[in-house]
Formats: sequence, structure tokens, C-alpha cells
Amino acid sequence: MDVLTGIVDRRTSADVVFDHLYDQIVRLELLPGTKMSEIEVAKRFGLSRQPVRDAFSRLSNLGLLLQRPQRSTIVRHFSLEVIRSARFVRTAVEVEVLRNAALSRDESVDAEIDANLDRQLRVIDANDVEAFHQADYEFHALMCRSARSAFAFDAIAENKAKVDRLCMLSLTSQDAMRALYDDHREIVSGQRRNAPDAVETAIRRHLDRLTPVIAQIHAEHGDYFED
Amino acid sequence: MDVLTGIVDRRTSADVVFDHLYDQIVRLELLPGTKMSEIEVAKRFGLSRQPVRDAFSRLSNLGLLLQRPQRSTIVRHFSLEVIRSARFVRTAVEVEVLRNAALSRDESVDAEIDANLDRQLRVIDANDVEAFHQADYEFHALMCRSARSAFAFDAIAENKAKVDRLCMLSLTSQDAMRALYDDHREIVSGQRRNAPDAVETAIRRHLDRLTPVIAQIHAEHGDYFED
DNA sequence: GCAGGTATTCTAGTATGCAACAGTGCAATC
DNA sequence: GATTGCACTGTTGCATACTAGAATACCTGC
Repeated sequence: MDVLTGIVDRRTSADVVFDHLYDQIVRLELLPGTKMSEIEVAKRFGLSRQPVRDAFSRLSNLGLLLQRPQRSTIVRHFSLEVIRSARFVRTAVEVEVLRNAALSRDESVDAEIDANLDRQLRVIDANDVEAFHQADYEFHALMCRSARSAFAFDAIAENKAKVDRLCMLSLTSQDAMRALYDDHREIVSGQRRNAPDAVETAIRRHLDRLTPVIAQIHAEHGDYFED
Repeated sequence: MDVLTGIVDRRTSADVVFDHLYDQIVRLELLPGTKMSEIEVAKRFGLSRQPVRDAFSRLSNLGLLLQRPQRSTIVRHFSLEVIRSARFVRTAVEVEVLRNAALSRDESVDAEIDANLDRQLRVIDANDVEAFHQADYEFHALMCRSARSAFAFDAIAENKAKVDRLCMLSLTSQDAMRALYDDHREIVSGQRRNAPDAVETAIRRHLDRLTPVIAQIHAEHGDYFED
């Protein structure tokens, strides 16, 4: 969001509420369908309704809350449609980025990428899922930088927000993490061999790995979905 | 935005203000850098500051306004960086859409596409720039539907908002419109020949036509830019 | 005449109160 | 016993008032 609002702002109460709720929603501490009253949240933070209203409005813009006039506001359900759309865009952008990166990359990022891959390996051995997610996130950011398209990562991150909650439900096994890691390696390898086609195949397969996970979550937690 | 908020809501005062200001900003009736006082706008609409605040907040989220705490809010300047990013995403999504469309398309949309192309030709002859922009917009929406990826157009439209104002400054000549029309024809032709590579080349050239236009606008209206 | 500080006047952030509307439960009637 | 009407409660939308910070203009001292 800072990308849009520009200048780093003094932190306002509304910001605090926003960050807190965002975190709770994405971590699924607030489940889809949960009723959110402005008054109740205001009380909880010791504030008036106004800053809470502000925060609610922002969360609605991100698609995390559903505000219905004169009716209660609820934590938005997952939507297969929205997820599909977000993944489509993400795939499109990643493919474009990596194609660029395979044709001409910024070699000064190579060392960071190697270090990141090493770190992935370490946290997989330690079976630290949280850390792996973090490293994965950074990997894709690094690839954007490598493609001299750092800005593209904003778009990826934006779409990530719409899918992130869902990922909290996918208990990542060590094998699954290993598969993702192998994809990463293959992508980097293809990039360094200047093999755009190989990279594209790899990234598509990489992002497709989420498909069965989503189907499984939909089957297990149908009540979290609106469709 | 309806995609995010879901249900069709009763129109609120904040909605009215939002729509009105959005329109004014995109049409460049409000120029980048214009100071926007909540109080002043509220007076103009005969409302209190609250709904105006709401509208401002939404416009900030879209990157059209810049709210600075305790300082005046202004119409956001163009940013080459933001434009670059938006165009990158747009290109990525369009390429992905059209590649799909070239591989397997929904033929039931063909007739609408043909009708749209005819309309483009007519409005070019009439030199109706506004109508051409509209037809162009619809063309790309139709191509998304043809690719069975109607949802992808949301992403395109979203990014369009960031660039749309700028297009108001590009006085489109009949020749320029004709060139765009020819691109459209070539894209459709490639699609119907199942020639994804030809389509990709065409769409990239198509979207690249904006590059010199932007450079020219930047040169002529440097004061509208923040960089 | 110039520089620095202060006071004024903007701005936005927040608090509170009122109005309008949706949902719910109870009661009265059929 | 079922159904309909009504009042009540809870919700958001909007208005107003107050606070605090930032910019500016002015005034004073040099």
C-alpha cells in the first residue's frame, strides 16, 4: 500500500487497527463469515468508531471484508472465482518476469539468489514451514529484481494478499517443500542457461502445484467458501 | 470494484462523491497537483466531511489521490514508475489471455468480435475518438471472454485506471486509430488461425504503441509528473 | 532591510450523537 | 397452531464538534 500512498506517514490509529485486523484475517484467527461490528472493534482498541470505519473500508478494498450497508460487516469468504483470477494474473506476471530474466538478467543479484536457495534448503531440513514460506516469498522477489523488474513484484504481492489466507490451511509437508525447492532450482538453472522455454515450463508447473491444494481445502472447508 | 464488494449496494453519498471525483480526475478536469480540501468538496456536494473522507480514501487506494497526514490532499501526479508497472502487468495478462484464446477459443463470441471490429471502422471514419476508445475497451474485454477468461479483464481494467488519465492527453489521429484497428484485426486473424506466436507478436506491438506517446506527454507536460 | 520566532489559520484525525434501515422476536389474530 | 404485523435492537451512514499538527504570514528584534 505504501507504493500507492507514497510518503511514509505518521502512524495513525486507523493504521494500527488496519494492520492488526489484516494480520488476524490472513492468519485465519478471524475466520471467513465472522461478524465484525465497528462498535465492538472500537471498544477492543479503546477508540471511537471512526478510525475503525477507516480500517474496515481499506480491508474491503482489499477484498478481505464485506461491508453491506445497514447490515453487519463480515470477514469475506474465500471465492474460487477470485482465487482463480488472482492466480491467473500471478502466473501471467511471473511468466513475463522470468522470460525477461532468462533473456537478460541482472547478474549482481545472483549471489543473493544462491544464498536464498541455501536458506530454503536449511529451513526444509529444520521443517520450519513458516520460514520456508518467507524464503519462498523472497525468492520470487529476487527473481523480479534479477529481471530488472522489481516493480512487478508489487503486482505479485498484491494478488498474494487475496490468496494468502488460504495458504495458511495447506499444511506443507517436507516433501511438498522439497518439490517447490526443486522448482526454484530448475528456474534458476534455466535462467542461467538462457533457456526461456525451460523456465516457463518450470514456473507454470511450480504455480500449478497449488491447484490440488486448493481443491482439497475446498473439499475440507467448504464452509469457508462462498461458491 | 463490484467484484470486491460483491452484492449490489444501495448507492450511498460517498459513492456519489467517489464517482464524480473519479470521473473528474480521469478526464483531467482536475489536474495532477490540484489541492483537494475535504471541507471544500463537502460544501460543493452539500454534505459533511465524512462521506467525502470515505471517497478520498478510496481514491487514494486507487492511486489517484495523495493523502498526507495533517497536510492537504492533492490529485496525484503521474509517475513513470507506476505507469511502467501498470503497463508491464497489462502486457503480461493480455499475452497470457491471447495465448489461451489462440489455443482454444469460445467461438460463440466470434460474432460479437466481428461486430465490434466493424464498429471500430465506422467510428474511425467518423473520427470519433471517444467512441473509438470505448470500442477499443470493449474489444479487449471481448477477447478475454473469447479466451474463456472473462475474469482477467478485471485485472486489465484495474491497471487501466492508473493509465487512463494519461491517455486523455494523447490526441489520437485517424492514422493512429487505424494502426490500432489493424493490430486488432491481426490479433483476431492470428487467433482464428490458431497461431499463438503471431498473436503474441501482434499484441506486444499493439501495447508498445503507447511508449512514444507517453514519452511525448512526459516531454510536453513534465509538470504533471512526479518523476 | 533581514532573520528568527510566534501566532494564526489552514489541514486532517478522532470522538460523539443522531437518523435510517435491516433483522428478530414477540404478540395478536385468524 | 400458523401467520402476519409491530416494536425493538443492532447495524451502518452521515453530521457536527473538538484536537492536534503543519504551513504560513506577520511581527519583533537586530
